[in-house]
Order: sequence, then C-alpha cells, then structure tokens
Amino acid sequence: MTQDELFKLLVAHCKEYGFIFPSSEIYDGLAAVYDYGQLGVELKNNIKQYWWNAMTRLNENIVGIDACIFMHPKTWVASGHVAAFNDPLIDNRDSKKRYRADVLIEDYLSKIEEKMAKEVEKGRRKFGDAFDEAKFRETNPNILREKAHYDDVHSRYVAAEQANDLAEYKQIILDCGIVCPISGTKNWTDVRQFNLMFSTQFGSVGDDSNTIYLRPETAQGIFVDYINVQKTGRMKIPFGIAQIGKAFRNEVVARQFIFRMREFEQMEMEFFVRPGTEMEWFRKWKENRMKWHVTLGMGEENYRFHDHEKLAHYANAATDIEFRFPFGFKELEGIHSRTDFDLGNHQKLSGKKLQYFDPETGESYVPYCVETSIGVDRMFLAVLSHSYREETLENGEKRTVLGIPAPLAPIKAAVLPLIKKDGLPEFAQKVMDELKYDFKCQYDEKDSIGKRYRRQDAIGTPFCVTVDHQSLEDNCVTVRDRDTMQQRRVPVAELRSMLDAEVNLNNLLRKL
RNA sequence: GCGGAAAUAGCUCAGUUGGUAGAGCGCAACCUUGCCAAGGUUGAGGUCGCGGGUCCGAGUCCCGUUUUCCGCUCCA
Repeated sequence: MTQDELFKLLVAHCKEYGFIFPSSEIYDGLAAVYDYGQLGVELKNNIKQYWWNAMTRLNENIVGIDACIFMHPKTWVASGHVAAFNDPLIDNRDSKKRYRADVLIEDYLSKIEEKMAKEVEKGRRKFGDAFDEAKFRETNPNILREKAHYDDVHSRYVAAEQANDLAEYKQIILDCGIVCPISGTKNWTDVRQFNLMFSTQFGSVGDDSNTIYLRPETAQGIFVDYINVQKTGRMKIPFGIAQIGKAFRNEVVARQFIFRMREFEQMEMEFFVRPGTEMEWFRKWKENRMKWHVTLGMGEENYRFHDHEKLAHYANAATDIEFRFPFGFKELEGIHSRTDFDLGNHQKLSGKKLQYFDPETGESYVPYCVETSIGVDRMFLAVLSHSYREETLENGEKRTVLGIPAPLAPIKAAVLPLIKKDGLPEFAQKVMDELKYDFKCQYDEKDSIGKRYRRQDAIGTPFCVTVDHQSLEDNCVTVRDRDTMQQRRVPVAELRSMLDAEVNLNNLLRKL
C-alpha cells in the first residue's frame, strides 16, 4: 500500500470512528474547516495537556496565559501583518502565474521611466556640453508624450491604491496593455484582495473604524500582555509565557486534511532573554523541544530539523522541527529567534514602556525573544498518521490498530463483561466505578468479546479489561494489551496503579 | 485562483442504450454462543451533493454550483 492510499484510509478512519468530521457536513461542508469528534477531542486535549504541563510545570520560570482572539487593530500594524499580508493579486490564465497587481503596474511605470531616461541620453549625446536636461525634458515631444502617460497612469494607480479599488487595478493593467512576462498574453483574471487575516465588525455595524481581525497567530497576545505578566508575576529574565489557543488564516489554498486549515490551534511559548544571549537560548529550546517530541516514542528517525535560509521579517534565526507525514517531511513546529522585533514595535506604537531593568547588569532593555510554536492539529495528525496500521494476523484475519502512545490515547481502558448475564455486567460496572475517576474508560457489552477487542483496537485503546465468571470468585480480571494482544490476570485492587503506570501523561514528563 | 477527476445508505461500492433504488459491512432490538471481527430472526436508514435544463420519464444526458482529491500557484 502506498503512503497516499494509507493517508486516504486514515482520513476515512478518522470520520468513521469519530475523530474528525468535515465541518457543517450536512450543508456540504466548509472548505478546509474540520471538527473534532468525540474521540478526537480527547486525543487533542491530551496533546495539549502534555505540552502545557511540560512548559508550565517543568519550568518554574514559564507561566501560562489565555489571551483573546480579538485584539486591538494596532496589534497587527506593530506585528507587521497588516503591511506584509494585504496584497492585490491577479492571475494570468495562460501561464497560470500569479502576480501582485500593484507590482505589475509599478514595473510598468519604471519601464516608462527607463524609456524617458534613454531619450534623455540620446539628447545628451546629440547636444554634448550644451545639453540642458530640464529644458530638454520640457520640450522633447517623445518625452512629453511618455511623461503625460506616466502621470496619467501614476495618478490612477495612487488613487486606486488609496481607495483599494481592485477593479481599477485591473483596468489600468488592461489599458496599459501589460502582459504576463511568461506567457506574453493579456488573459488576466480579476484582481482579488489577498488578505491573510479574517476581519469582522466589532461593535455596531457600518463603520470602517470598527473593523478588527481574528488573530492570525497567538503570539501577539503574549507580547501585548508581556508587561502585565512580568510585573504581576514578578518574573525575572529569562522567563517564558506559554499559551494555547485558536488562530485564523485565510489561506489561498488550504489542503491536506487538517495539516493546513483556516481555523487552527497553536501552542506557543515566548521566552524572553537578555539581548546577546538569544542564540544560546535558541539552541537550548531546539534541543528541549526535540526531546519533547522524541519522548512520545514515535521514532527518532521520523523527526528532523530544517534550518531556514530565508528569514522572516522578525527573525535572526529560525528552524523547523519536521515530522515524517504520509505526504513527506513537513513542518510540525517552528523555533524562531524573534529578537526584540515584536516588543520593540509594540513599545513604539503604543507609547508604553516595555523595558526590563536587569538587576545583574544594571541596564534597562527591551528583551529579546525565542519562540517555540507548534500546531495542535499538526501534532494530532502526526500522532494519528504514525499510529494507524493494518495488520494481518496468523489466522489470516485483518486487524486495524491505532497504536497511539498510551498516555495520549482518547480511551485509556475498555471494561468488558465476557457475556452480558450471570452478574458479569454488574461486576464490570463496579470496575468502571473504580476506574472512572482517574481514567477515561468505555464500557461495552455488545457483540462477541473478539469483536469488542477489535473495536477498541480501531480507536487506539491501550487496554481491555475483561470480566469473566472467575472474576466473581477471585476478584481478578483479564487485561489485554492492544499492541501485543497478550493477556494477563490482574486483581481488581491493583488495576488503578497498573493502568496509572502505563497511561498517565505525567510519567512522560519524568522522562524529559 | 487555474486545470483534471470524483460525489449513490454510517462505511466500501454496484446500478446496462434514460424506464419506480441495490449489495456487503456497520447500526438497533431479541434469541443462541462465550477470550480475538460467530450464527439466526426482525427492524431503522437514501427525494442518488445542491440548483436549473432536455425528455412522456433523469442516479444515468446538458449547464451552473458546492465539497473533496491530484497537479500548478501561495505559504511568517
């Protein structure tokens, strides 16, 4: 079976067993938006808990916050999102290439300038020392014609830019006969606004000044709260602020299941350090985060670092932790050295001092920042795609198993009476009562025991606890292991501690 | 956003030159059995993605549209 086929099976499996559904499916769905189902939400919560506890419990100098999705519009001016992701785009239908409409027009304008400059050169050669450029420009008919055209296009362009008039952009491109550099044709689509950020109306409708954005990253919530946390938590540099939350990006193309969605969830931690020490911390966090991943036991060979050659506008060093997804190695987590870009800009734009007085050096400075940023949904996909497997048993039967790391499994144990009579269901219910305060368990008495084992395999339940007639006599139950299918007898009184050793998330923390 | 393909029961899929909608698995109830997807009986579930059109008649032909997949494109 190819990785591609496997991935399709996984997507179908996710829907069939209640991990992930297409959103609003009864209305034909909404592109690139997915809901987490009854099992998906358990797995997702476990992933978040593993991250949250690793950050905020293992590091005394990291605290958490939960900032809002709505933020003051100036936030996105300071962060650079307004300037960097607000472009008018146009496609050429023949070459299938996409361009920024404003860049096409600007290129056209500079070509006219070049033409005029060539004309000036001609005049200079012709008249030699007696050449008067200003006068020449005012009298030469070729230049005057080009100049008039230039001024006309330029003024229309500026007006279009100010009014954000997309139709006018296209009209200018058509009027000027601008062609695609690749195909050489004028077969253009309409100009569309590429706006990465979703906007909505805040307060009463109909007033432009009330337009606000849904955050495209959670990090800015940390930066704007930085000074509050630092002061009220009496935090000393170096320290970190962690946050888990939703973010929204209106991607041009959102695909590959939950790998790239328009609404997604991030787990971000911003670690504030003394300027000059950021590379040291960058290295530490690279190591630290890789260990967090590898400790889950999904195979060290499935992770790798990918250092960025081209750095974003805010970074002086950046790397990705990539995971081997069914469609290849792809970014799972980003670790960026963001310098003082964010805090510095927020300080400038807000006029509020965001400096830290360092008692060790006696200096005040805007801290530098090292960020770790991981997508919850990508992590979810990494776990599921790594866990999904189809086995053929010795007797030739097929078995579909989700070998989810036990601490992350949505259901920790299934409690199954061997048959649904002779008092076994009642005994099993008592076992449920014993376990339910510590573990998410599922009770099932329908169908044969073999079938129930397979059902639990398919949703990744690490242990099945079976109650039989002998249990009534000796207070022991059979515990069956998902991966090995081996069984052992365990006294009911020992069940809790046995399960705890295998499925408790905090056991992972001890290995970090 | 462009090009190609697809959409029929919860899932996987049949459905002939256009003539009243099918299977297997699954699901629910009951009976029987009891440690790795057992058997029997009964039952629920589909205006064939959606909207138009052609036709006496459309799951089937035509147009539009939505969603998904593949390839471009884009990606802090």
